[in-house]
Amino acid sequence: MEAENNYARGTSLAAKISTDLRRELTDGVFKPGDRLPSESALTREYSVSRTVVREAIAILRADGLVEARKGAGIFALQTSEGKKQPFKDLTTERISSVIELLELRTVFEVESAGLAASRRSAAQIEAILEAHHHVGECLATGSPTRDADFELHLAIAEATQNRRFPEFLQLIRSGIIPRGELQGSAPGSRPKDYNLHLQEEHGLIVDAIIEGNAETARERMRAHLRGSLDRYKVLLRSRTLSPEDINLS
Amino acid sequence: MEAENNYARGTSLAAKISTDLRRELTDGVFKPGDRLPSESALTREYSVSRTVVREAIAILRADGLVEARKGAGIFALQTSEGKKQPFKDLTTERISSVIELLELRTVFEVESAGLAASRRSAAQIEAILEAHHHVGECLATGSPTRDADFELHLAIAEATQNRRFPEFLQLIRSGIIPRGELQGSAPGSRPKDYNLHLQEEHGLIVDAIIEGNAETARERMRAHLRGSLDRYKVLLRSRTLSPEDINLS
DNA sequence: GCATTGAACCTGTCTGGCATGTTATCGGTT
DNA sequence: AACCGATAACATGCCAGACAGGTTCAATGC
Repeated sequence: MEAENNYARGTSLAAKISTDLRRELTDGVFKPGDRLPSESALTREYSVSRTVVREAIAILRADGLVEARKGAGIFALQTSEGKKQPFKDLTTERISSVIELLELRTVFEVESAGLAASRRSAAQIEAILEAHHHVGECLATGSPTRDADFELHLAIAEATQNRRFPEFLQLIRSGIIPRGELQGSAPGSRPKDYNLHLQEEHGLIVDAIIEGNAETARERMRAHLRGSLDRYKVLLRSRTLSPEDINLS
Repeated sequence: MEAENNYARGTSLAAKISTDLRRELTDGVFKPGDRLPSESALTREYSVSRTVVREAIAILRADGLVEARKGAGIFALQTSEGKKQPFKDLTTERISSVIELLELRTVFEVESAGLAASRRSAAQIEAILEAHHHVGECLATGSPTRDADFELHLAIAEATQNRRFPEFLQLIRSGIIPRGELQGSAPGSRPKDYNLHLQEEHGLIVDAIIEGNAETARERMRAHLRGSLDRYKVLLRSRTLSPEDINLS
């Protein structure tokens, strides 16, 4: 019965409270500049000790969501809720590790798609189509798409004719998907319409690459990965995060 | 020296300790599965209370870097790869494909400039200006600009607020400039008008970043690095060159 | 009207304590 | 000698109280 240890299910009170507050922050309950309830108020509200409250606040501070001013209180900062611009509003202190990696990857994949569109060979188009098809099969059979998805992205990187691009993608993958096990941990977590989106977005990218339209390929890849980022942020908000939940499709 | 005042905003002890430990984790001091010092050990090591230590650990847990098991200790997770490791082989590999690396760096630096333009803090603008000024000094005294130039690019990468960017830049640098010897090999090889161009291009990029114009910053960085690529290609044609001739300015 | 002051509140940090889970050692038993 | 269970030592999770500062704001005194 020790399949899942105590760490697993959002056990710690601090994690729960920080997630709670994080959601309130991103939902706009606390707008930038607002003062949050004081530590003692939170202590009463959640019926926990001040230790727990302080740990929760420490997490939010590290994420740049709030700012603590000695003597004054805890204040909400700008949240990353500006969905209009790519990564705007992340001017906060630091970005979560995974988001940082994802952002780095986005930079490369966007350009990767563009280069692929201008340089791809016939054989590489073939490989891309096959990988795309394979993702579709996985979706149809309900099996995990993560590996197939990565193969597609890899095929695109290879079509840049620059060996560094697929190399880079493979290297960064290990940083993004840290623990390979546990991947089936959240069985019902990925709704069907998400999968539809996935395949549709992939298709648009693939089309642009085949047509040789670099600018369009870049745009679509950017949109695609921005979707990843948003999905990840939702996960972040909904509960204590576990990096293995991330399928950067 | 120590530009490592990283997240100096919330200069709390917990923040300091968590960044300390974070660096040790990503530097591989603690490898995945390793047990970190116990809370009481950290209490002694840093001469702080357990409250502070617990807040620091809470941050690392929320980032998925460590896992705390009640009764057992705190353990490093496997999230730390994908950081320094990835480009290890790039350095060891042959430099035959300098152009490929340069291209990889280009897409990265272009986006880096754009992100820096939208996110830079006042202090980071200061650092960028100082580095820019330093390059100018090197040009004036005739000393090599390579290091100063790199510092400028690094300052820009740091202004992205994404720690992966400066990390990546440093890694790829070592891949491009593997051995430091022979660096003074061609003293007169860099014509004056090239240097003028260099400083002028830099200035344009810096201005765009300061103004917060991301699109312009991207364009100018792209033009700047394309110049690098062209210069390199000229070198390639004219003679066999050694990697240290490359100043990716 | 205006500056001063002081009480009330806030966060930052420290100390000590209890509950509970894990680990390794030490006995005794087989 | 090998095995096994009790147990002490140590770990984290959480709690309670305290004190040192910084901030806020309203009452006070001019």
